Amino acid sequence: MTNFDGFFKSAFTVDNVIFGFDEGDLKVLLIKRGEEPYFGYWALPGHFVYQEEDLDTAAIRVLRELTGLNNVYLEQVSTFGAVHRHSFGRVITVAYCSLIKISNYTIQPSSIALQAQWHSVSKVENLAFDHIAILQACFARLKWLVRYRPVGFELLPPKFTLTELQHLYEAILETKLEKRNFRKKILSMDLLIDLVETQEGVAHRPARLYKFDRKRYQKFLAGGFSFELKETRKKDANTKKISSSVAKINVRN
Amino acid sequence: MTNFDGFFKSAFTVDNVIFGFDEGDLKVLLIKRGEEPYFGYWALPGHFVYQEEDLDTAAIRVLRELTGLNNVYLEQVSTFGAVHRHSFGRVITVAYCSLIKISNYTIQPSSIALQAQWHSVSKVENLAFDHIAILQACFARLKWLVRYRPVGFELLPPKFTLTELQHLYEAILETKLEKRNFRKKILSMDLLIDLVETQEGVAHRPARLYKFDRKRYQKFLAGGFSFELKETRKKDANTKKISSSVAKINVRN
DNA sequence: AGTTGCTAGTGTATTTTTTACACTAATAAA
DNA sequence: TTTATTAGTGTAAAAAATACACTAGCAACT
Repeated sequence: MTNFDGFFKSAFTVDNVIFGFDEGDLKVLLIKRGEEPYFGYWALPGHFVYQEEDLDTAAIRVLRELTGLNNVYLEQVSTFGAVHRHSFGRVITVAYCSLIKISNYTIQPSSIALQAQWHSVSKVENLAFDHIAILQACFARLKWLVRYRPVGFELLPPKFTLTELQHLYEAILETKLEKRNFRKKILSMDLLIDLVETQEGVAHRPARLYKFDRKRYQKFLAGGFSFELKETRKKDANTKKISSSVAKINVRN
Repeated sequence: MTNFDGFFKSAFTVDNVIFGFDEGDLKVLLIKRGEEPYFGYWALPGHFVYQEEDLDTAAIRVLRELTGLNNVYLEQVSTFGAVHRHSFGRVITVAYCSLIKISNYTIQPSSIALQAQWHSVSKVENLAFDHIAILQACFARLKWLVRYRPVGFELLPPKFTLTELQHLYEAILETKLEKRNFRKKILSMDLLIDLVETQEGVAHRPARLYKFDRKRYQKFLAGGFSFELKETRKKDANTKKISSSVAKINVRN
């Protein structure tokens, strides 16, 4: 009955907030725009989504073209569609957040990546389009993620020390954490494998190295969450309680 | 340089998952489609977004046209854009979740709302398009919300009993909760105002009625969250600890 | 060879929160 | 007056969070 053709005049893009961690600092990978609009501005890596391409696929493509990385943490965060956010017409963008190990990252030849550069999240300003808002949304998501999912590991090299992990958390959460309690909490999750090895070439007691236990992580995810007001679970139940790890937030007013 | 016209051929819509609570059951408001595609199918209320309309505005419009309600809880959840999800062409949809008090809801005359109907979330099946997936995503979001934000109140009448609130939580979380602990937790949040009134016309001890304290809720939101591994906070600090309420998750594997 | 500086890593008392369960209270209907 | 039913409370025990002081191991300097 009605003709809907008038609606088929929009474009959509994906923008990717790629986080990395280096030198105790949380970084985001930005590219320098070589075309209008916002020529010369720093921007989030992103691209139009092709007609025959799924959203996630487009996000993966952008990430791969830029970093050469394939199997990394990637998650849709939110969609931005203010009417005049793009001067070419109506363009809505779907924001993705990804976490990569900077050590794995190598600039891909012959691509926009030539203009890519890591920036400290805390110092970023003046991005193209509404990319600052997108970055903020993804940063907020990362803060949430790190509290409730063991994703910190995605940002660290395969072998890391507990202190490095703590510094990562501190950088993301923008706060100081108490060493003893941080370690107790993290280790109680049983998601780290003690590599027995230690650091080398440091002018102090060398720290033990750990790696992330992906198998246990899978179980962790499969187990799901349960509300603080736990379902009444009788003790008698033959619940093989293998281990339990707890994440928790406090809300003050 | 490049011509981007080829990308401006898509349309986008908003779809609204409107939750309500009635008779101890979590409901979702669906409409019966009166046009192709999926003629006769139940679907989420949604609509194309106009060229000069923001996403949130469109979601609010859909909600108002259908229910007549204006100031209700509404939040973007996620975006679905599989290539062939719509037969008219490339249509991506932004999913919104909203919470309303069913008692406030009245069918709006002369609109698609004539075909609108509440369905138990647990019994919904066979929706148009990918609406089942959208519903699931919003239901998952609601489960999260109810744990970490005091939004349950949005679904209850202005005056409610603690038992009603508990039943709401149980319906959303699909679990049983322990009465004593539920009450302690909820009341410790200091977000309820004891109306002193009690129920009438029940064949048992009448329950006390409460209402939600919106002012405190604002403070609650402003206060923000803090990670379980709390920032080291010396006791000496002149922190006026007004009150603290805690939400928490447990993760098992 | 011993001392210093530095970061790694641990022990533990105290407080707070969670959990489980049994109890008392108030109303209408029988 | 009794009964059925739901409202609402007290509290012991276990678990978790918090705070802080301690010990351990390495290199570099004297």
